Amino acid sequence: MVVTMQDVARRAGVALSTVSAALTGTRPVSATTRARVEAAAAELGFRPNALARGLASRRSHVLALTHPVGAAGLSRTSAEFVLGAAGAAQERGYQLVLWPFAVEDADGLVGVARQGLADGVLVMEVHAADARVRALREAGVPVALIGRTDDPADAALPTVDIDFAATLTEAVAHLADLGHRRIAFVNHAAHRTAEGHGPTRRAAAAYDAAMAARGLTPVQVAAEESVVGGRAALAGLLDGDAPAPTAVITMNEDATFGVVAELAARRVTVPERMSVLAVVSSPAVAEQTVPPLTTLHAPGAQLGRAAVDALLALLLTGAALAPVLERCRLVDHGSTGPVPADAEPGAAEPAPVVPAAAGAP
Amino acid sequence: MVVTMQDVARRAGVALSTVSAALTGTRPVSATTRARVEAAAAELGFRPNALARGLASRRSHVLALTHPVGAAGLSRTSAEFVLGAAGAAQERGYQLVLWPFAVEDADGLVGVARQGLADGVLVMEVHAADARVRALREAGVPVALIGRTDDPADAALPTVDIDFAATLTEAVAHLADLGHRRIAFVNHAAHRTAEGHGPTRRAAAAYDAAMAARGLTPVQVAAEESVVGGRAALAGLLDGDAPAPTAVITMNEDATFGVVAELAARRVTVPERMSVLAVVSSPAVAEQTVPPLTTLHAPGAQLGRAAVDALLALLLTGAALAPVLERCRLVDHGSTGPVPADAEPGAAEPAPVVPAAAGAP
DNA sequence: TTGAAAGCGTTACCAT
DNA sequence: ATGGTAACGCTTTCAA
Repeated sequence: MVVTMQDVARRAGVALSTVSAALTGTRPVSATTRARVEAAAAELGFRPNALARGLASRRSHVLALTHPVGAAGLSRTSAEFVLGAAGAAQERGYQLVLWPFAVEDADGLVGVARQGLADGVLVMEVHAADARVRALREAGVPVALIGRTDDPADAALPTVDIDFAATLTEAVAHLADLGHRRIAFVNHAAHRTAEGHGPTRRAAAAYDAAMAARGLTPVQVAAEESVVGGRAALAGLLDGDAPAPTAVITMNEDATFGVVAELAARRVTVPERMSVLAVVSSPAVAEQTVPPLTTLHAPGAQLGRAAVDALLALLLTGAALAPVLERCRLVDHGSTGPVPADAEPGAAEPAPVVPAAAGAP
Repeated sequence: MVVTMQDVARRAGVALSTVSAALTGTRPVSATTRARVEAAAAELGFRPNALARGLASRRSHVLALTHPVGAAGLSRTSAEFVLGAAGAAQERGYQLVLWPFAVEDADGLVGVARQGLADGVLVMEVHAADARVRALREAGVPVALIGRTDDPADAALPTVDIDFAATLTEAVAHLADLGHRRIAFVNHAAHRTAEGHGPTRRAAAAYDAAMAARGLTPVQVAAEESVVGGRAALAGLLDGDAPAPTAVITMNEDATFGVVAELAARRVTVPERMSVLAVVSSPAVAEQTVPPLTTLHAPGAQLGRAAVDALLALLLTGAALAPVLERCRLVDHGSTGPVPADAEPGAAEPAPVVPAAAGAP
């Protein structure tokens, strides 16, 4: 039925252990026997059994990827991450299993992890206080994180993440260079910040810092993750007491569509009357709007590959690599432009420098 | 280091084989010993080793999901499918591994399949002539298909798919009930049909049949999978010699955005002057446009679950279930409306019935 | 350089 | 109902 190593050994006229050595190279084998073994293996169509190999060697060559499960589904960027990780694993001779678990279900996660199917775990969407990371670490399961926790005990774990500081700095710089001074930021929903959602918090701080560094006043609004949320957020910016912004940076992918819709409804033309810059977004999303949006594309696939490499490095060397930060790439689709000539000049006065965390109480 | 079944046996004062029996229920065990075993296992925090279990029982409790790899990435609907499958597998005590392979790389696929890590394979985006399916079948690997092939030899394999006939019939009915008679269909790119892409071909046939059944003339255009492709397709419909349609059904998710954009650019209001109905789409996509689109939502997650169940049924009973067809669900977001009163009356004449495949040469 | 044999941690069968 | 013991298909000593 199934061709085993023993079958190959018989065919090649050598011992089973010699076949193993010849095929894996774990010990020197003469060129002639190696050739005989390889020929026999090829003739029989031998494929080593992954389970047996894993059981004997104590490495399954399987990596797990756990991602929060919820109604939201997978964003395009997350999907790119998963595909990138699967591809990288494949190329390295590993397989990737999906472990959908709620962020709170650390027990369930450790439960499957301790079954020994996976050599290590990639944790997506890491939170500031993340029960999963703590539980895996305490269970001695090798992990690599996408994102960071606040726990110093997790600081030694390998990490990959989007470089939010560089991304938001570039976003603000791009708009400021066009003359904008009132640059608003539409972030994720407020409850995300409360939950310790890493990207939300790091982007908030990075935006505030980037604005402060230029003497600009940060104006940050939290938007529900929906078109309605985006419309409401933009309406709040335009109808508030403060002077309206001339440019908006959006990080909330779903709300971005709402922002564009609300601008269209109000006949505020993009980019003539309002510049829009979507950060940590994806090509597929940026091109879906009318007009298409200038974007700082999230490096989803690269992050997935980097995460796999970080985990494999830990597995093979026992030591964690230095944290990897991938920056977003600016792709100009024409939704940003010079500040309108009639923008209220008062806003050009340098605002007082505010602390970096001011926008995210 | 790792707690084994032998450890539990010692602790409970029984034989190893009794522990196995008590925990898996493969043979009768007295209530008292079962309790003792369970207590011992709980105290030691025993978790059976997945690799050893799989090797001994010859079932790994791992299912594989192979999906075409390419630049396109994962559509929202595909992502929902993957998540649905992963969730269903989880609930059934299985794990899901991702196998990214090109449709042409049947050898690579069979290669990993023969490593024995997975008990069976789910094949996504099945083509009419699909080398992967044929190769897996010939290798004796249990599979379940998402979609269908043209090969009669594959007819006995378990299958799940979108019910394109019901979906397009409902789409045409919905619009016809609103009084539309010139209903166009924007399908996927022409090369998809040539490649034997199942959804493209089945939807084409279903649309033609649904139109023919009502005595309407099918007008089908292939659009490149992009915003530009969608704009071009709509422009072709409006600028052609034939009378312009009063309603458009779109199945090409990327092109849909182009259709909407082109309508906006031409100041053709939706739904007053043109009804738009996106079929086999997703909630996330439908709400991203302005206005949001009335949609026949693709049952991604349900299909994923159904596919897992179909594969497990094959694995457990040895026989394939009957094909499962999941239909799309109409969600009215207001982008369809009554046919304009001034729509050219000549078009209301019943057109000659055309054969079902006429629109997809 | 090669062969023989002892695990790896389970399941499954055969006694008892 | 329970205990002992071969597999399962491979890696990894340890001898030769």
